[in-house]
Amino acid sequence: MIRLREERKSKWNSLMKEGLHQAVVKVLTEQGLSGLTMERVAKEAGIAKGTLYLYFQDKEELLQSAVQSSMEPLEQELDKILDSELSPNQKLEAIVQQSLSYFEANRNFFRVFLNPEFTGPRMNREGKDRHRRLVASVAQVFKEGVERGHFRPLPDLKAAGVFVMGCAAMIQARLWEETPPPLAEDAQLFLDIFFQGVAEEGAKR
Amino acid sequence: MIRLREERKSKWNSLMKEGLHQAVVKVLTEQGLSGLTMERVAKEAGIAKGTLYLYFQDKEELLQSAVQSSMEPLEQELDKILDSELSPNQKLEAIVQQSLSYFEANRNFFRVFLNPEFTGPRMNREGKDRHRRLVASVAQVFKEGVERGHFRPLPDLKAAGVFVMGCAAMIQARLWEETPPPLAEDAQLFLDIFFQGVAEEGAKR
Amino acid sequence: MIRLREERKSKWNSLMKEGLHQAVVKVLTEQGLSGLTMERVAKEAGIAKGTLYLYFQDKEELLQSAVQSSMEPLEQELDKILDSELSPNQKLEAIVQQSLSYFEANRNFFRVFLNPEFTGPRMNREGKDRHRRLVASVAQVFKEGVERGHFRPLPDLKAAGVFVMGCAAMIQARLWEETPPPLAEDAQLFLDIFFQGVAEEGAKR
Amino acid sequence: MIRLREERKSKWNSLMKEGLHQAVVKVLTEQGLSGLTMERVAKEAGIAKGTLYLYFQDKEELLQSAVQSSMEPLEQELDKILDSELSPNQKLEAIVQQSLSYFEANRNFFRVFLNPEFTGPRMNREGKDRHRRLVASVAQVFKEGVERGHFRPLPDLKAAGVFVMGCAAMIQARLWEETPPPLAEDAQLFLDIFFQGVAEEGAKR
DNA sequence: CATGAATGAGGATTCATTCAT
DNA sequence: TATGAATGAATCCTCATTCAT
Repeated sequence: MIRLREERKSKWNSLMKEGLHQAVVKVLTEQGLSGLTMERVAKEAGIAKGTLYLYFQDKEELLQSAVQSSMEPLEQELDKILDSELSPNQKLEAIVQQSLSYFEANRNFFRVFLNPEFTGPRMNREGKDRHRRLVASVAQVFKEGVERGHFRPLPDLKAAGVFVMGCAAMIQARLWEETPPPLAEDAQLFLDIFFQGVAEEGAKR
Repeated sequence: MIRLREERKSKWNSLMKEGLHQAVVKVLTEQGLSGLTMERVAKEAGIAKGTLYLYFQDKEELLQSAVQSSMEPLEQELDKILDSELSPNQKLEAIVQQSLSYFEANRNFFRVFLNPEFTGPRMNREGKDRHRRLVASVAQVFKEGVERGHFRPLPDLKAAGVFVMGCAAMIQARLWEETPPPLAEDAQLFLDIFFQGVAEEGAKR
Repeated sequence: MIRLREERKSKWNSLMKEGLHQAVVKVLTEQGLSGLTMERVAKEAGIAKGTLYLYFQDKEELLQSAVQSSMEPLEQELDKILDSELSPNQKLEAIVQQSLSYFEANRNFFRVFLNPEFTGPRMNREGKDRHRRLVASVAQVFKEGVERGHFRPLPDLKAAGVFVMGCAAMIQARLWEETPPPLAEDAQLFLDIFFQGVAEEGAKR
Repeated sequence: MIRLREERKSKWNSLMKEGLHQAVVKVLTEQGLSGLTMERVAKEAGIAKGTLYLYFQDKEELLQSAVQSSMEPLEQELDKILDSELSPNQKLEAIVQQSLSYFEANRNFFRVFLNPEFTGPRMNREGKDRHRRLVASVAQVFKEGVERGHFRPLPDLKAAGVFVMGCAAMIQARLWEETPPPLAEDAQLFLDIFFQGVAEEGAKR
């Protein structure tokens, strides 16, 4: 009995939080970070200001939570790819495609979200951690690729860094563009450059 | 007579603005974007709060102006490189080095500055324009390189985009790192990957 | 039948209120007046916030009631003393001892409670009444003492006032002290001074 | 030149603060501690809310300052008495009179101010310190009186405590009374009791 | 030109109280 | 009866901007 009620409560709580995350994203998207006020989030969510504080300790936690929940799906996708049986090349390919398409789907939000000083030091740490984790994972993939003879023996962490950064840069560029080209195209181009380089065969040193 | 006075006035005005820009950068660097108040800028510059409004319409304009003036030296350097007699390869090399070292020298400031929603829509437009101009310039270099047989015939704007973005990503990564490796190393690594790709010779498709 | 149910209901009601009073005292003691929230009282009592409103109209009434109920035991003790067959001196002695020990036992609570503006005008009236009643009672004792030749013929209400106030002051002093001396000692000292005065025999005018 | 301006500024500042203290006292008197809001103080003083923060860091400092400034005149009077050439008896007499008349003149304010948990721990410490200092001073007077043979050899700190407390109690009683008797009368009565005690000559043990 | 005191809109947060379940 | 989620008025404090000197 009690068990059931607890469960329902918890479910409701999750739903509520999810709704609030969306409200945050909406406000963030429409008004920017500096336009993100508790008042507006509440109004957007159709609840009272005070109610926000039933679900989140304060503004920071609300923001934290919204961002975290926004990144989760992508992170799970990437984890799935990293744990899969694909070859290193295929993994990197899949990562690029997933990332680009995910960010593409959330253009406006991430335009704001990809902001280093988003919400003070705590957030920064979180953000950095996320980035580091991803780079480390990709480095693993790269190392494997080197061992299998797919990649040149470049420093794996560095190469992974360039990969992740390049990919992020591509995403950011797409966010800046008003009418970006088809996603797959950019993905392919980036992979081509990352794998083959831009230099002409004969011109290679 | 009047002419002279006008001129002196204008010069004084410029000097003043320059000083205020520096004050903005200092405050921004030390206190972050959310710590940037007119009060602090004024105190840092050693003038009164009200005086700021004699030189700038409002906070936004002050910030705009400061950022613009912070980017100028780099942009001039890059223009010099682009207009030089260097080979395309050398130009790209120089661009990477200049950019990295410039941002490196202003780490803390740009950590804040590289913030998309920095100061509302006006800034965004400015930022986008800057980026486009740079990409266009690099595209020119790339096109020349293709014509001279240095680079593979890839779409020049796209390749330039990847180049600029990758470079920017590298910069951002360095901004995130607490103790980044020697600058030249990262520059070289990036160029190597951009030129040669990561794929092993034999593995190339 | 109905009568019985009514009675049981009333008893339950009383018990509940008693528990809530204790919760109020606990919270007040631990968190101070400004830390007294309905939420905390409810949690302390192990009930829901809304339930408080089934027993008390609002926060003020709850507080009133708790304070009133906290003072009752002492007042009954004092009434017993006043109605007893003790001599005036002994009565005063007993009053001092009872008061000191009672407040001593509830140090922390009364540290908060001895606050004139505790809860608005209603409380003040209550408090004043309490004080007046006590002074009047003591005045009776004093008058009796004068009649019996124990005390000098001073204005009884005034002397009673000094007595009560001095006693209250002693209590307050003890509340302020972090490690007050043994209770009996202060009680004795106060009575000594009140009865004999501080002046040296020979120096008396 | 600059010196003069500085001076005038400082003077203005003091005047302003003084005015704000008065506003605090007024609001406190009329609305009680819980009715003391920055908004009301500002309105009472005829300035904007924000202006308060030009003179005081926050609410606590404002309150602190108002209280301190309200106590200062009395404290100076008492210091003067303590440092004078009067005999111990006369000093105590003077203290009682000064205190009673001072508090009498500020009845309403002190009705609120004599509140132990006035504004959190900092205030408490201040309040306690004030009380301790006064008790210590009076103890000195008392000790001197004992040495000169005016007073019985009672523990000086304790006796001083009773004196101060009794006096404070008298004050508080007067604050509670709606139409207190002439001040001098109460002062004399208190001194009489404190010096001679209430016991009848013959009844003394 | 320069000043800096004054302003007041705006934002985060708390908490007594209500009411649907 | 009991609950506790929801409310929103109230409060403290910040800071861009103005304006009298």
